[in-house]
Amino acid sequence: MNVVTRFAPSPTGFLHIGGARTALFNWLYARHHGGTYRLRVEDTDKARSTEAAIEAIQDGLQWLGLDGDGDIVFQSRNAARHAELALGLLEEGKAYRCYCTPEELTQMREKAKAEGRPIGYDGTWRDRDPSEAPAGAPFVIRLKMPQTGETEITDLVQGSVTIANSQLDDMILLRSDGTPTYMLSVVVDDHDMGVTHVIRGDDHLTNAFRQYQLFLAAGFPSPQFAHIPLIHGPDGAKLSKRHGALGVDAYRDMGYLPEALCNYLLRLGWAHGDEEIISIAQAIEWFDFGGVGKSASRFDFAKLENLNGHYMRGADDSRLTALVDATAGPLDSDALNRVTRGMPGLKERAKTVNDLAASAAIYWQRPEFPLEIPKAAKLLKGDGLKLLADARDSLSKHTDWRANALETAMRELSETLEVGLGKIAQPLRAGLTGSNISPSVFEIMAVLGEEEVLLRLDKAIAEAGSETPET
RNA sequence: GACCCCUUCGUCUAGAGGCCUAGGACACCGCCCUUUCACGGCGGCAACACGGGUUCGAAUCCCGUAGGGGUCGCCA
Repeated sequence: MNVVTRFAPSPTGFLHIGGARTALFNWLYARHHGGTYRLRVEDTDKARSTEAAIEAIQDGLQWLGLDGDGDIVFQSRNAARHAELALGLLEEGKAYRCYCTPEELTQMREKAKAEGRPIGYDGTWRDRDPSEAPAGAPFVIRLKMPQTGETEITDLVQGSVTIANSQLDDMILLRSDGTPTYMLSVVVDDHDMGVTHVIRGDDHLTNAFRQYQLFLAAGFPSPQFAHIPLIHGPDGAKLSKRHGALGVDAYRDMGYLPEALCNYLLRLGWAHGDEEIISIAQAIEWFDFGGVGKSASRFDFAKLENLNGHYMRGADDSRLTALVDATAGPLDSDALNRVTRGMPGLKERAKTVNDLAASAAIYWQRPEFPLEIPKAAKLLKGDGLKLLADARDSLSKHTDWRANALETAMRELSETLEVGLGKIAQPLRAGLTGSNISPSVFEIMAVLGEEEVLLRLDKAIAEAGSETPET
């Protein structure tokens, strides 16, 4: 069977993290089976759909690398076809006109709730003659749901799920203005697009029963369903803006790499034995619904960050330099050059692109004295400052500015002065970078070059030394 | 409230009746490596929600309880 999946967001906002995971699973399943994955924009609610949202969703998917096959389907463009099907059902007696007003419906719900009955349409107009309706009154078209028996869905994730048909009310297919509802549009489009697997959040599970009945009524074969558990916030409650229900663009802005986010999202709710680091190629090979759990999972930034650090370390230096440039730049070619050369030492220590950009600043920004970081400032007092001056003298006579040679020279100096290497390296770090934390000082010196190093050290000795030492 | 679903370390999870003295990863805590910080290595802490069954044997099967989640629109 040729597998066809689809990701069907409604364009009412950004692509949030749960949507991204749904898209990922759809994409992976299709790729795994050599099938087709398509993007369908569910824009039947014209009032809430926006162009900006459509763009944001596409941008997010593109950033994640979840490319769709074929053109994007805009659901609103198929409205005529949807309506036609509903009318056909009406013709066949599988659907009927309902003249209830919104007010009557509200009353009906309240009454049902008060009596502890299922809250839903009670079928008032199901068997009533349309001639009883007030002349010219607006009506909706409802589907005649089976009233007895039960509906069973064999869900690829949830297993067999059954509901009594008495729980299913006669849902609206066509609104009183003649436009199709979501339930109708989804079913018709899934059929028309040849969708074989409907993969979505399990908040749609109860919809699946209704949609299944509509597939039956329309004479369409039902696709397979796979309802994946939702993502919760760190506190176990539904993901909200406070937690991580941010657009994927927000994750990009926080400095996460798309491959790290994909890997994280994949592992959140899905497992393949003990595998943690999973490339896209491996994910395509391994993905199946057997590995998807049934319970909701909490979003954990700490793990995402760890994974991101892993992918940062393995990322291409020039790619990371470009990201630094985009984040903290624009940088001149000199700075870009230094950042690229210093990247191996830089990326080893960064968890996010933003971390990276901040730490890379040592290559285009000279420290300002007095230093703001207390620990760093302390390194440039008393003995530290004296040793820094010694190091500066030694360095000024040094000729080989490769990292290894510089390290050897400083080790020799430390032996001569009978102090530990750290006693010299730490003040150097502070004088050169303004911080007590950085990549190897020898690497930094090699990248900066003699002229810049001596300049920074002179500045440090002059300016840090002029401070009034505190006790 | 009704219906449906879920429940293994703090978190993500492995586990399909004996392989479980419950494994891995993140986080946390030690130690090692080390010029700092990371990385890496080694070690530690830490879980089968509870109660009944079934079985020679249950984290795994069944029932119940509790807790959590989802859905109940002329939204999608």
